[in-house]
Amino acid sequence: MNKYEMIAQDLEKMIMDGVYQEDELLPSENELVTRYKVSRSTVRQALKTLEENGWIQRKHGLGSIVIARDRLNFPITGLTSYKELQHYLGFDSLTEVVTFEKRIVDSSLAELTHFPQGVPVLHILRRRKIDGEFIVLDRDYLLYAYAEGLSKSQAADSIYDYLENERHLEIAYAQKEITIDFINEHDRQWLELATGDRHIVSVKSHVFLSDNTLFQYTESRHQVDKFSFTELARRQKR
Amino acid sequence: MNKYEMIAQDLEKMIMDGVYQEDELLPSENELVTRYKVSRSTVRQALKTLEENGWIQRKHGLGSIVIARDRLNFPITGLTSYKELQHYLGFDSLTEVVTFEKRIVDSSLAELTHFPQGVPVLHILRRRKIDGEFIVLDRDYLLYAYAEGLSKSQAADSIYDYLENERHLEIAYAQKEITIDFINEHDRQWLELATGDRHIVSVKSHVFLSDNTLFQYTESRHQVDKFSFTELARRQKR
DNA sequence: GAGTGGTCTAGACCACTGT
DNA sequence: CAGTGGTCTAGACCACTCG
Repeated sequence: MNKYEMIAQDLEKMIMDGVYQEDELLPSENELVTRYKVSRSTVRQALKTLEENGWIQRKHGLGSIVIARDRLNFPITGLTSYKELQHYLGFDSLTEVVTFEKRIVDSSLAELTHFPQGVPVLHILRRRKIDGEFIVLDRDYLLYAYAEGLSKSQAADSIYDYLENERHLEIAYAQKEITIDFINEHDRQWLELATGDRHIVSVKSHVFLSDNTLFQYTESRHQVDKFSFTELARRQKR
Repeated sequence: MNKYEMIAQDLEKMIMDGVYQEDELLPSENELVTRYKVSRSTVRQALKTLEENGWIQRKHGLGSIVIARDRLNFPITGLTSYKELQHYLGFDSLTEVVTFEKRIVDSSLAELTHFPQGVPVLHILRRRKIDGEFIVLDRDYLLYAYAEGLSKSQAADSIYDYLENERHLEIAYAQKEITIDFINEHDRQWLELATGDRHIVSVKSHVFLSDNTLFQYTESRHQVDKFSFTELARRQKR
C-alpha cells in the first residue's frame, strides 16, 4: 500500500473513532508532514482522497473540516454494488438467479446496450429479496470475453467479486440514468408489487473499464416505495 | 486564472472541437510539459481536472483516453442549478415565485431542514414551467443572514447567481436524496399533474458552504414522467 | 502577523502498457 | 524494450483566514 493511502486510511479511522469530530479541524498539513515523516505533497494527496470520499471539506487559510456523515444516508453513488450495499444496510437479503445464458447481440439489443451487433454477451436476470420481499429486478449484459468463467452461483453472490478479484478487471466508471417507467409484464412476473402502482424506478447503467471499453449494461428496477438514492454532490467550478 | 486551469480549459476545448476524438489518446504528460512549458505536476493537475469532469479516463502505462460524452445525457450531478440546466437543454422555461417570506425555524421545520430552532430563514416556493407545462415545484429554505438582500425577481431568475456573484459565497457540496413520494395537496395546487398518478419524484438537498455551514435546504418535486437523473459515477477504491 | 492551504518547480524512482 | 502514468521528495512563493 502507498504512503498516501496509509495516511488517508489512518485519518479516516480516527474520524470514525471520534478522535476528530464533526465540524472540527484535522491537524494542519505541516503538522501531518512531521507526524508521518513524509513530504507535503504526500499529505496533500491523502487529504485530497479524504475530500473526494466525503470525509472532509478543505478550506484555504483555515484547514480541513470534518464533514457530518449521516450514517443512514450511505451513498449509492460511486458504483457500489448490491452486495456491498447489503453489507452496509445489514439487512437480510437473498438473490435468485432467474436467467443465466449466453446471447449474441442483435440489432435491438445493440441499440439498448450500445454493444456492437454480433458480439457474445452473458445475459443474467436476478431478483433480490430484502427483508422477505422481492423488491429489485436486475438485468445484466456482460461482455462474454470477460465474464466467461463466471458461474451461476457466483452470480447469486457478487459479480464484481469475481471480475475484480479473480479476473483483475479494473472497473473505472459508469454512466447512470434514473427514470420512472411504467410497470411491465416482467416486473409483475418476478416482483411482489404493491397493488395500484403504475410505476417503477429504473436505474440504467453503462459500465466501462479503465481502458475505456464498455463491458456491462445493467438495468435495475426498484419498487417505488422502497427506492432511495443518496449522494454527496460537489459544486463544479466554472 | 491558474496555469493548470488554463491547460485544462485548452484541452477541454480541443476535445469539444474534435481535435482529440472519442477513444483517442491525449498527448503524453511529457509532451504536454514541453508544449505548455510547465512542470509535470501542473500538467497532471490539469489532467486530474479533466478526469474529474468526465472528459478523460487515465490509464497507467497507456495514457489519457477521451471518454465518449453523450451530448443528450448532461449530468445533473455536481449541484447544477435549475437555470444552468435550462441553458443546457435550450427549452423554453418560466419560473413563478409563489411564496417569498421570512420565517423563524420552529421545531418541525428544524427537524426537516436541520437548521437550528429559532434562526431566521428565507422561505421560497417556486413552480417551473417547461414547454408550456408546470412540471417542477421547488421549496427552498435559505439562512437569512446570507440570503438577505435577495429580491423576489432575482429568485425567479437564479438564486445562485446572486449568492455566488454578488455575495461571493462559496458553495461547496450538497447531500442529496431522491425518493418517490405520494402526491400531496400542494403538488395538486401548483402543478399540472397527469391524472391517475399517485406518485411524484422528490429530490431533497442539504447544501453546505466551504466553511461547512449548512445554509440551504431544498425540496424539488418533479412529475414522474418528466423526471430523469443522470450521472457519471466513478468506482471507489477499497 | 502568524499560520493555513493552493499553486508550481525540478527532479527521482517505480509500475504498468504496448510491441 | 522504450514510453507511459503513479508516487514521492524538498523546496519556493502566493492567497486566504483569523485574532
